Amino acid sequence: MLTNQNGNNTYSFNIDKFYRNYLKGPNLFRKREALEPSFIPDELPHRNSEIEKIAGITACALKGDVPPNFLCYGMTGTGKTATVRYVSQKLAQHCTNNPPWWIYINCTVVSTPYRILAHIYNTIVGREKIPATGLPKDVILKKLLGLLDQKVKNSVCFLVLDEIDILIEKKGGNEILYTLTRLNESLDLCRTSVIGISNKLKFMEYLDSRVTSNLDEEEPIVFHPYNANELADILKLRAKIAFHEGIIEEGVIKLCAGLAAREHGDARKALQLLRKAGEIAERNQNKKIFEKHVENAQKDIDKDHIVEYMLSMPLQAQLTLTAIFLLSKYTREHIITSGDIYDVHSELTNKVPGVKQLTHRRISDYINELALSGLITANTRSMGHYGRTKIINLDIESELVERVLSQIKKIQDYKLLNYKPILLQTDKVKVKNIVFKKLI
DNA sequence: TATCCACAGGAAATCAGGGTGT
DNA sequence: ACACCCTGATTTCCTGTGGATA
Repeated sequence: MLTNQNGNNTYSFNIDKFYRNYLKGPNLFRKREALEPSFIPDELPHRNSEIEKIAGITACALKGDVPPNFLCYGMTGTGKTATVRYVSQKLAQHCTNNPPWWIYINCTVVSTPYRILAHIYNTIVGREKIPATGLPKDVILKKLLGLLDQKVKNSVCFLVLDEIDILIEKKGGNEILYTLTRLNESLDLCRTSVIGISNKLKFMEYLDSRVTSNLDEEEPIVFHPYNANELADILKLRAKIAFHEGIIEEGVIKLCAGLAAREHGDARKALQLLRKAGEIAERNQNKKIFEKHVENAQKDIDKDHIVEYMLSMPLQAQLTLTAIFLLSKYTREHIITSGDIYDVHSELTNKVPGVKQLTHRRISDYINELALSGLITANTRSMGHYGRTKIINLDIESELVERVLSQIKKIQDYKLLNYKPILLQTDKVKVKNIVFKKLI
């Protein structure tokens, strides 16, 4: 949450009293983890056909055969990862000897060819044997092949690539997928199988044809979004584990399910809402969870996302946002173009020692990223003889932006929010030559 | 109707910072 | 010390473009 580091807030928070009250207050949770996305319950409602398909494809591992590579598609929160994990647990229970290895790779975190190979290696060894950088890729691949034959002897190693679509957006993505799907050709005593999990249905179109044929050995498994009723079933099941009995008021589950169903049936979102509602109720010393807690949870989650995102951006992106903020604050009556943002950003970087001025090209990318995250909108518009540019609007409350930006060390230290862009010369179509002037 | 602005955005190159083995 | 590797951020170079204006 937001803290005021300037020391000019009007009241002081009594943390000791808060903790004492918190401990004295009601305890609603029995097992909070049950609402985490990583929790795998004993049953997965409304995923029977998917479980059946995956179980069918992977079953041959029980008899020592090589399962084919396959893909799982579906939007976020449709239970792809959970279903794969669920099946893997069940499969392990039925293995008498040589249980298969399951290596999960989240491609948003482990996103380069080198790191994927290193991650697989390190997971099998159980410690950080391969450094984060430094070795040639082919050396690691050789080491990995040796390790697989030695450690996964006479068994199968499933490589689960979560968010596999991230990979191919990057260079080298196709190559590593090709390598991973053909590991078996270089292995003697062990077999591997790749399971790709993707949020994007169109992902296959961007794949190299060599990779497509390797990954397409089975019909892809499509996970449809949950509807509100299905989400409610999931929530009921989890709530039973997560909370003590009788503390959820009528309508709470339905509300969570309804809100999440609106967001393409995202179960993760539904669980998050319920957990947050529980936390809010607990913090307010309530003995039950009411609908109002869910409504507050919804607001909190939205805001938390935005704040967290802004604080985690690289400094240059934060400065770009600062430029947009200042422009929208002080030049309300004029449109903001990417050129303006570039000018103001350059001025800002001049004020901060050790921060480089960037090129138009780079700023253009930052603008796109900010637009993608929903903080701003950017629409390309042609203005005839005045060129083609993007018209940028701040899309969230400017007070919130200001509050968050003011917490960022460099912006605070160099008082960047106290600067004001002024117009040197006004054109009838757009504002040109915005120049910075210090405020008193 | 041709022109031309102010960029958009793709591709490849470069740089710095992390590392390696010899 | 040296040659070399990998990555992520950024620059350089480039071609493309919608539509008001001359």
